Parts: sequence; C-alpha cells; structure tokens
Amino acid sequence: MKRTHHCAQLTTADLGKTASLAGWVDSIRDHGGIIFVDLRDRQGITQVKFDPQDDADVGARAAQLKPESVIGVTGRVVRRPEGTVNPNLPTGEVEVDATTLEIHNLSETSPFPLDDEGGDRVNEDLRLTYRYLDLRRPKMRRNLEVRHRTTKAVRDYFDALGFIDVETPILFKSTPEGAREYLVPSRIHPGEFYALSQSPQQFKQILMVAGVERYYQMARCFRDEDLRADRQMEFTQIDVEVSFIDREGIYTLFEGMLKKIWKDILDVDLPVPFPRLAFQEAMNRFGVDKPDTRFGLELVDFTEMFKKSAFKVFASAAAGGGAVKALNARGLADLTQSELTSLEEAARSLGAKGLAFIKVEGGEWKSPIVKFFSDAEKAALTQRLGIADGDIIFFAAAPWEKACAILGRIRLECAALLQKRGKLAIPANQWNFLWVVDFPLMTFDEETKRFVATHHPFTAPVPEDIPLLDAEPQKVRGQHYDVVLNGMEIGGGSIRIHQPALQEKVFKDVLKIPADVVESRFGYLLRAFKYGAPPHGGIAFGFDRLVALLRGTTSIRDVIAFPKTQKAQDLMTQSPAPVTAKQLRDLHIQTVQPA
RNA sequence: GGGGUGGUAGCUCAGUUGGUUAGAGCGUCUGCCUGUCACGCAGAAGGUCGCGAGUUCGAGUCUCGUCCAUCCCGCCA
Repeated sequence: MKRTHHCAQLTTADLGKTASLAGWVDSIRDHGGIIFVDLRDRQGITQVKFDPQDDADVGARAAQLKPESVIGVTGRVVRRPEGTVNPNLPTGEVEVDATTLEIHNLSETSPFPLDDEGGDRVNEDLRLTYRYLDLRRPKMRRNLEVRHRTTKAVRDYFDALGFIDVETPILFKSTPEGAREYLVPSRIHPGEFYALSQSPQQFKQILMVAGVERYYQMARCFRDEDLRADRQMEFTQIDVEVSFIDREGIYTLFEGMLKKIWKDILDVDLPVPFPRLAFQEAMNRFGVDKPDTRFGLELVDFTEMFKKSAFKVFASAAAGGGAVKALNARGLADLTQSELTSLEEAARSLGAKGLAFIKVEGGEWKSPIVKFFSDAEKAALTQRLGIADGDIIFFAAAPWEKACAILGRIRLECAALLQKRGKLAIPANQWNFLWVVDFPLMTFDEETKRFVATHHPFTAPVPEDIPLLDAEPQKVRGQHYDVVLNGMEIGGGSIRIHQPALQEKVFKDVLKIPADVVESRFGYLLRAFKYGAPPHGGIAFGFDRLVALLRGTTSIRDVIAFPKTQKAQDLMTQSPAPVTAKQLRDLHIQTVQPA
C-alpha cells in the first residue's frame, strides 16, 4: 500500500476521494462497535474510523491495535457528522472511513507518555534511554526541524555571499593549551596520538593563506571538559573566516546572518546595527563580559568617594588601586535570611570577603556598616543609587575586575529573586543582541604567573597598542569581539595576526612559549604565513545554543538528537563501553585499573 | 574535584514523630459500550521504597557509604 496523502493534508476539498495513509497510532477510542484511531505522521493527525458493520474483519483487527503501532489504512474521505467536527485539528472536518487496515508493527506500551506536557515532566534519563520515542513528541520533532531550518538559513546566507563550505579534519594534532582534548591512538604510529579537533581554528586560517578568501563550515567540535546544560562533549559551531576584512566588516556580515536567521525562523525583524559595548564598560555597568541588558540594576562606581572614607574596608580597597562598586536591588528589601545567605555565598565563591549591604525599610537604613558612613557619603549614595524605601544596596570592594564580577553575579541573582516576586519582568521574546569589544589581548594568570591569551594567541592586537606589547602587555587591546544575546555569549572571534614576525613575537616574547615548543606546535602555521598570508578574521557561533535560544529552551540537549548525559554517557547505546584486548593491542594501548 | 536538588508502581507524585497490609492520578489488563477526539463506565493486576551497611524491638522515614539523573562552582585558549 502506497501513501497518497500525509496526515495533515485531507480537508473537505478531498471529500469522496479514496486516500491511503500510513503512520503511528496516536490514540484509540474504542466504543465497542465503532473505533476511532488518531493516525499520526510527521505532518499531523487524521482521524480514521473503523466500523465493524461495514467490515467485521477490519473492525476486529482495529480492536487489537495499541498506541504507537505502525499501520497503513485506505478508505474514503468523508465529512464528519454535524457536531463532531474537531476544531483543534486542521483535518478536523473530515475522517477516513477505513476499508483496509495493514498492521506494519504492533507497539509495546511506551515507558513514558509521548505528549508534550506529560513527556516534559519525565526524568531525562528515561527520555534519553528511549530517545527514539522522545523524538516522536511534537516539541522534540519541532526542535529537530528548527535546527534543520537554521542550518539551511546559515548555508543560504553564506552561499549567496560567495562563501564556500570547506570540511576540515576532525582528527587533528594535539594542542595542549586550552580545552582538554579527546585523544585518538594511532595504530600505524605506536605510542602517538591524534586529538579530536576542538575547533577548526588553525585550518581555517591556513585556508585563508590558501586563497579561499571566504570560508564557512558547520563544524563539529570536541572538548573533554565537564558537561553542562549548555555544553556537550561534541557540539557544532558555525565557523567562518574571511580575508581582507576588518572589524566593521565582520559586524555587518554577522548582523546580517543573525537577522536572516531570526526572520526565517521566528519572523522577527532584528534591528541592526547591534549596540557595541567595550569590555571595560560592560564590566563597569553589568559586572560581566556578557551582560543581559533586558533589565537595569546597573552597578555604580564609588571608588573615588570612598578613597578617604572612615570605613577602612572600602577606603583601603579604593586607595590600593581597587574599586568600590554598589548595586541597588530595587524592591528586594524583603529578601529572606536564607536568600541573603546564599547571595553572600555566591559573593564568597568569587573571592569576596563578605557582602556588605544596606536594607532600606521604614525610612531607616538597616546595615552593619552604615555607622561608618558620613552624611555626605550617605547623601551621595542616596542620590546616585536612587535609593528609596524597600530597596537593598549591595557593595563590593576588591580589585577592579573582581569587584565588578562579584556584583555582576549578585545582579543576576537579585534579578532572579525579583522575578520570582513578580517585581521584575524579563521578557523572553526580547532579543538584546550586542557586540562586546576591546577585550584585553592578554590576561595575567595568577596560578602560573604568566600572561595568557584572553581569546586565543592568533588574535591581532589593536594596531595603536602594539608598542605596549613588551612593557605593558595587559594594556594591549585585542581585535576581538563577542556576540552576546540576553546574557549569553553566542559567538566570538577576532581579526587575526597575519604577519609571521608579530605572531612569533606573541608566542615567544609575550606568552613565553619556548622556541622549540612554538616550532613543534605552530611551526607549520608560521611557515604558511611567510608565503603571502592575507589579512583575515573570523568568528564562531555556538550553533546548539543558538537553536536552543530560538526554541526557548535552556538545555542544548533538547536540540541535539542524541546527546550525552552530564556524566558523558549515551544512555541509549550504553557508551562508552569496554573494548576487546585485541583492539587495545592493535592500538598499542595498555589500560590500568583506577585506584 | 566540590556544593545544591532529586531517586517510592510503567510514568508523575504523596507518604505525619521511626509503628497495622506503603497510597493517589495517569497508564496497563479484563469486561461493558456505535460519534468519540486525553471517549466513557465497572473491576483487577502492578512495589527489592536506587544499591549496601549501620542504629533500633521495629526503617520508605534516622546515620554512614555508594550509584544514577539534574543544576551550579572549578574547568571550558
């Protein structure tokens, strides 16, 4: 039996036709005589009627059906009797009066409900074990469809602009700086290993040297780090690199890409250009380099004012080169003791010694520290923070970046608490895109007492800062940019270094990587640059996160067909799993039992 | 590596101060039912309370350990 229609197709325009449908039994309503089956395929649902008075055999076999069985039916498309139309179905005015029933497969009872509401409540491990059932749920099917359509929007966009999709190796060589890698033993070279590519970064730069000019790829990447709701061990990036482009060119290009995606998928017109925020300003105002600008609660700087304060904790931080920051959590004075404690813990986890606060209730400032403040200081706080009854003010006094980060975290926690109370609305359908720019090229790593690349070592410095590279590398800004949406980093990239001498200088003089290590790890790249490397830059977007945002879910597992659990296991296939002794021998691998 | 939450019927959950035979809804099964659409009605079956120790006359409940899921910190150039 061949399908003539799909299950969202038949309408009153098809009355009298003979139609053949195939799909899964969504639900069965057996009235003892007449039996209704909702037949479901990828497109939708059509009601099929089995009447034993018309055909006793078909009726009897229909009575044996179970939900999720796969069947094919043929019958006449008839109008439903008056009063039995189902307005919730596009096909609700008609039904198929079945004359034949082919049972392809009777299904066992599903271990969990497959409707959207029921399935959402089920433990995720069960859904992952039976992923093929989970993916039958309308919501999950829609996730796969949106993912596909987003891929298509991206490919169409770049194709129209003359980009070409080039695949790069997944089996790459190990580059130990950065994320931990998955190693792949070589059978042919005993004791040597490949690494699964963390990103095509170096290959795409080489492609620029190769004259490709405009490259993109939906690139699979692998990182052996702990998993999170928004991090899987393997994930997909929209990976792009362009020759002869500057930062402004990049901004326009990717504003266009995101505009097309949001239009194609959500029919939303994103306003462009996106606002730009310097790293410094993002930290000062929001305490993070990926601010959620859908709500206020901005940080206010009081470093100057507290330099000569009687309150020694603030004064010493301010005078010692650090910063004193404050945040007015408007209307949160009613927070509970346990909420306050958990805020303090959050602050401590970021290196704060405590979390100073002022609660404003009944016109009175309730705070263990208020007695140290002069009248002038109180007046300035009131004015600059707009303090009113019912507010609570939080302070952080620490080195600048740490003070910002502490209050940045407190800001987000307070926003969540205010939202819970209905005092703050953060609209889910508001899309606050922005570019964060002017990151420091280098960050001093306290642990190793060395400078490390903030982004990666191929990022070009801002030209006018190059003279500072030797003496004050921390002051050099990089030509790096992040795309931030509603507090989430969804993409990042940079204009790259294309002069071999400068790249070598960054490796050896700034990052202090020994010459032989530079040669073994990056020698091929430096050599390539000596043969006419064009100026170039690029970006990579976290594709899974992007699709999750488009679907309004916070977990990228929902938009990946077969994701791993937080313990990096595939519950359906039961991987990872042991291998045979012969396999290990072939690979020159011996395992040791964990202690 | 660390912290939080959870694990009781196929699923989602309740289970009081440690005390009789561990309950509910949905699902499943059986019977009835010819216009339902989450059909309805009647009945039944279904439990290693994640696993292992311990305390106790007695543990779903308390203690310790452990496993799994999830959220977060560390980590993710």
